[in-house]
Amino acid sequence: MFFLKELPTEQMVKDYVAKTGVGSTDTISKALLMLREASHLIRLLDAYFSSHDLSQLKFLILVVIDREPEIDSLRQSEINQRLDVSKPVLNRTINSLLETKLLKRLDDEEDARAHRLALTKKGKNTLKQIMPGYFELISNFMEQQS
Amino acid sequence: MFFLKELPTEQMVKDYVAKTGVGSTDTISKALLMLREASHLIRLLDAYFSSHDLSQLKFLILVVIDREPEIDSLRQSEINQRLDVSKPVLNRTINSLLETKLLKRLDDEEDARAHRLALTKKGKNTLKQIMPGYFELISNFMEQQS
DNA sequence: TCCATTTAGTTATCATGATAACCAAATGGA
DNA sequence: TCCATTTGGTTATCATGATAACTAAATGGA
Repeated sequence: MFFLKELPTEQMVKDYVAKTGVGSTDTISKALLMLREASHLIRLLDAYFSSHDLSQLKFLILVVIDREPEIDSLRQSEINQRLDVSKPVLNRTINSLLETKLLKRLDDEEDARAHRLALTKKGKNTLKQIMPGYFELISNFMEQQS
Repeated sequence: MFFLKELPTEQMVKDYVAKTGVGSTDTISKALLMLREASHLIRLLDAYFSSHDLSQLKFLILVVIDREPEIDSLRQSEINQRLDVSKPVLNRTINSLLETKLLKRLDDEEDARAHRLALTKKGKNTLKQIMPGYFELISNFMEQQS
């Protein structure tokens, strides 16, 4: 998350770059702009997910299971290969999705330590219901920029 | 923070857009790319700050006080006008900066409820020491993209 | 002037990210 | 086959974001 409400002016960046002797003003300004734009979008997305009792991470867990081409379930470790988040956080978040019945847990035939995680009907419905608003939010946001 | 390790392929976005009837494939893909690029940069920045016993927010608090043109101190509420973060988080983080002696607290002559927050010598030194690496990190990152 | 409202800061509590350290099952080389 | 290592998952603890609700001082209109 990036927090500066007012980005440093071109002049300030130029001064800092001159003072430290590092980088180019253009590159730095572009990066700061990008950070702020992304933070803004992330805030909007978080608010959107939260209004549906979800979070960014919960949404993505549902998505990666849903988008799997051949099978309809994944192990925790397989989800972890697809999402850049720590094991304990993933574990906790999956438990929360199990509690709210968006996911269900199946035994893993091949490994007694593991379970397979699949979307419930409720999970599929939730995803279907949320997706349009998600795309719409992103589209609207990108339009307003530029 | 954005977590997808592999972005959805162009085709997948196209399918989702077609299924939901919302947005344009290009715009969505561009937004997802931007989110991932920003998340990556934020991770690098967090790691950098953390290696100097700081955080993104702590750094920015020091910066907004330091970049003030006429005065060398700000109230908590004035910092809050410049940074997009909640009051309690700002309060907690300022306390941490006071404990580590990067900030000092002065009385506010005009308002008995408020205090003025100024950089200590240690705070100024830390900032001066960190700034070059900060710009360098951003420059390097932006070069690697593109 | 006096009291209702606003403002500055703080506390309590929760959500969601991380790392370290652990158990138990699976694996694989001597 | 047996034990060391790897792998899947979990627990404990911490960092850092949020909101709600509070105190005390400042402010401003009747």
